[in-house]
Amino acid sequence: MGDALNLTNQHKSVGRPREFEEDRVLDAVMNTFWTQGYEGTSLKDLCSATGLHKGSLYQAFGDKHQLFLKSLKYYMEQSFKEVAASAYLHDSPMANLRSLLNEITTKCIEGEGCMVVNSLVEMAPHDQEVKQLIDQSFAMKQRFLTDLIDRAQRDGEITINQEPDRLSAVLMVTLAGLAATVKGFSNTDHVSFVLEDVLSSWA
Amino acid sequence: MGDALNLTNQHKSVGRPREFEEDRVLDAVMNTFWTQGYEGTSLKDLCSATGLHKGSLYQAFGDKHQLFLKSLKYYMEQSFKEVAASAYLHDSPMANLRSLLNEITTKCIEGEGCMVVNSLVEMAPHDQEVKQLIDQSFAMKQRFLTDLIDRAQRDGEITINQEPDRLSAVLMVTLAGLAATVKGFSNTDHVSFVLEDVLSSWA
DNA sequence: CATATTTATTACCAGTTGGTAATTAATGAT
DNA sequence: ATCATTAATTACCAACTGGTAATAAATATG
Repeated sequence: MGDALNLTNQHKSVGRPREFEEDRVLDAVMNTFWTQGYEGTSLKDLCSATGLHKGSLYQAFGDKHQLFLKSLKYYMEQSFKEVAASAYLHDSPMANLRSLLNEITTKCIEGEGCMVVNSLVEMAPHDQEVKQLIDQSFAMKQRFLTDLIDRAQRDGEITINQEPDRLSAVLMVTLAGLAATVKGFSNTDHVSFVLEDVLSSWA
Repeated sequence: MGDALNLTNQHKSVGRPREFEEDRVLDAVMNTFWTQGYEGTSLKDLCSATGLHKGSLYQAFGDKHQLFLKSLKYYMEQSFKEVAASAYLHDSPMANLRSLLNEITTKCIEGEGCMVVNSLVEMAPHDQEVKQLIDQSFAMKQRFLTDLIDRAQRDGEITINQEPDRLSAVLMVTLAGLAATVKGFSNTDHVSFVLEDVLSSWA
């Protein structure tokens, strides 16, 4: 205690050092929960996905539920980072909105869905902690969209006469629908245009 | 064998008669899977929901997976019946479309989601039978919407220049999104207007 | 080297899981 | 009354569940 120098936890602490990188494990856990759901994933699944024994998982991350919460947080951070950048590529807010939605759509189709939407459907109704986490994520993303829409309206690129936060709500719902729908189609040509169409209907 | 008269299976067959109505059991099973998901529901849950012993469930409906498929089919039939009627109340196709979407939205909020969307998210990626069932349901519902949209366009109530089946795809995705989103909100005022807004943006 | 500390591994646990077999009860047919 | 048939009930099963405790290995400190 008292070693204020070591801010990067590069195993300067006493005791046997960790043999795994926390983020790599969290990534494997995330992918397992993402594709199989919470109830559909057993500790054995998580062990074979991470290469760790369950004892190690418990010591490092807590029980199954805590581990899930951490992997969900991890997903929300990562996916937001991956996607937010495409909202700053152009000068026009509308172009930024368009490329953002395109990026999300692409990622959603490639990744065969969205872990937040999965968790929302499976867990939110009976898991307060998950619900709260998702609520935060939704609120933040919607503010992000509302802001873009508001600016696009001021610039006259969106002419429809509707409040920005109502329009962003439409986008949020449509995005959730995309994440769900994608899971049922082999051919995704039937849904890839949906966000573009919604946007262009705001002319 | 050979008693072609008994078409209503009112236990005219030999052997001990059933003590339960198949539809009442299927209804209880449906509600349990609906609220808890497939993996989240155990046979014990189904037994306490139906009042039957698992032996009886197996004999009458097959194993857990078959039972799920039957309850999902039951849900799709029932929910479609409940809702389709509101598409024939008015003369104008647009008014019919509007009241249909309103009805679906209301039912979706009241029922806290949609079993088809739940199953789509949880099971479709790794369960071919469920996927196929949902595919059928989606195709049928979309044809239903496409038809209404097509007529509303011919009547000039929808002026947006877009193919009917593309517009109906937008509605389908938005409806799926509604079913998912509803599960995360205590106050549903934030989403209840979404379908109306999409529709009214088609002028 | 000895010790304290942390991690990794193994062994273990009670409860639950989906599924089956055996038994008992209720009916129609002969 | 007996029998075949179907259903309800009970008992049973191996496999797996999430979770814990005991032990062994690896490091820093002294």
